Amino acid sequence: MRTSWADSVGNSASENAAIGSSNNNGLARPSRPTYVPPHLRNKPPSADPPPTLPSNDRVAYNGPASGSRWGGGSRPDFGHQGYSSGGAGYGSGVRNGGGGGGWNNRSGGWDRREREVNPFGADDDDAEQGSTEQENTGINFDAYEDIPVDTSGDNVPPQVNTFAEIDLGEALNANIRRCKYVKPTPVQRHAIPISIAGRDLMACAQTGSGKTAAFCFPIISGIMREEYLQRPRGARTVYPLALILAPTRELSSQIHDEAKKFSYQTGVKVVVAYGGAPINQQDGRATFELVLGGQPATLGLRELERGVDILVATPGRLVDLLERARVSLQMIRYLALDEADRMLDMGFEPQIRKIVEQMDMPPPVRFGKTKLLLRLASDFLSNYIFLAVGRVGSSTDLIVQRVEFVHETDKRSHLMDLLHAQRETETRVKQALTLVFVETKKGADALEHWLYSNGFPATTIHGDRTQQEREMALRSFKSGKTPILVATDVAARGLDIPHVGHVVNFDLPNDIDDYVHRIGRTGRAGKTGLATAFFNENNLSMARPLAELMQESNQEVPAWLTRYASRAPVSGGKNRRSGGGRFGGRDYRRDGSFSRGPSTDYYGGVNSSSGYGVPGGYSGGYGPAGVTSAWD
DNA sequence: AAAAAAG
Repeated sequence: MRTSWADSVGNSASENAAIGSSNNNGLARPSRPTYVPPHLRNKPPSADPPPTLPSNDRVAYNGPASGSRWGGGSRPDFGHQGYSSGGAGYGSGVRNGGGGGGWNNRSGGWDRREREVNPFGADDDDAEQGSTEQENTGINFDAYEDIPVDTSGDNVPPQVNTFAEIDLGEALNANIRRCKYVKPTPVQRHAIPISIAGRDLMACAQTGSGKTAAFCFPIISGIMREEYLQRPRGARTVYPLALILAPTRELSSQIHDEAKKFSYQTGVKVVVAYGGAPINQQDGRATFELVLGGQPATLGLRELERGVDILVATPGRLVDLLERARVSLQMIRYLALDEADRMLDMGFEPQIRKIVEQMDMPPPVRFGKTKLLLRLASDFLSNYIFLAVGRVGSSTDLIVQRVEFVHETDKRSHLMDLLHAQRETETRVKQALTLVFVETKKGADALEHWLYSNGFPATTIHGDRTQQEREMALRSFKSGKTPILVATDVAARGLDIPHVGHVVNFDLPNDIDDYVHRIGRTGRAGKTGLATAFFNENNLSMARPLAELMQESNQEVPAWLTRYASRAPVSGGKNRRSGGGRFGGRDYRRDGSFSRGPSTDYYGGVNSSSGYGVPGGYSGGYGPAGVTSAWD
């Protein structure tokens, strides 16, 4: 179900405010950030140690008090008058410790900025405006316009309708122009001001809805404001300020690439860390990348040692780095969990817990047996705002879904028929990409081999392949060299592959969530797509949820599927989607069915008269309240 | 049962 687009973005700023006092009461941390007054900023630290700011030093991000480094000189359409907090005047561009003193880990400052590889390549128009129109992006913005958005929580900051309304900083604004983002998508309109206000947020939105930018912009902007933060500099330990976790290596890589674009020439350094090769051999870039060229796919320790502001990682590798004390999370102020519910599904919870425990965040609220995502939210987020964004194209039906009854033994020939038909209709030079999902890694290899030997250029991606093979396969698919990709669920979530015209569920998943994610690989960025599913007697448990889903999205449901669905027992469990269908999830606090922990304050608003800021309540047409959640 | 993620 759509709930699994869930992402949690925890902006730790507000929480740090909460624990500030307790730190003052004796819980001395060796690595408190230190305020550097403007007149001392270019001095080496040893010469004149800056005074330590008291407990509220980390609240700086919270609102106007942080001052604006971008007061003037902005371009008229993106500029913002700023808060003009006169005296503060953190001079933009002032960097400390250009390599020598090590005030923070962003060594190099302006120097490095100039050396930075331009991720926008030849297309870069140097962020000049006017020359860019939205048709260049290939994004069908109209498809975004009527997406319903639902927010709940205390004092939800109002949405913004333009990037110009938000004071993100000139360097970031320039990158937004380079990306040709004309106006914020719905999730961005809501999530950015929430995050900028220092509030915790749980957002459920489809990948491809601009979600990555939604959590990256506030992080980058916030870090740019906090350059005066001193980070300890151990010989080998780095202290990132933001952490973004993702469930698969490819997704981390994709997020890293995007974050890199957004932070170009901001002085904010983004590094990605994931498994697939021994990190000691990764000297700045993986060996295969040296062979193939291109951007470094994964970091080496040396690269990491040069400092990092935003660390993008898969949980396994990060735990490894933590155990080796190469990374410390004591300075983390922003945490984003991409595909949060998926990571929990996949059994990452112990690792995530271990990771989060190392951060300077408030102690977790203890819960008994509660819903997984609620537990996550309660432990990691504080008085958060819940944001649910409807599917892109939820009303325009950008994905045409078909189900066909295909016996197990007929699947291959049936797939062949589909591919042949596709070949004939596509007279274009470049064939639309076809993504074929299977259940097992073995099955993926077998099908790929069979396709290949039958004249269809195919490749495969799954967890038994080396990271080198995985990335090669993805590149080959994206480039159209092998326009058929056979994949396991490793590719089901989050991956943004343009031009996927057809998703085939060769083997249906056992979970309707996974189905929704898989078909979401097509119909992206407002484009239309086709999704074909092979259904047979092995998929009986999926009949009902599939039929319901298709009905909700105005698809033609074959009569035979409806019959299977009506025969199937009403499942209350895993396959059951929570009601409504328009949104990616729901706010658990509304259920009122969980036992609250001792610290009721975390849920300020649950019982308070201020309510959730949505007059009329949740059931305002967006689905029945109190439905069982698939997150159970 | 299978998928993912540390080696």
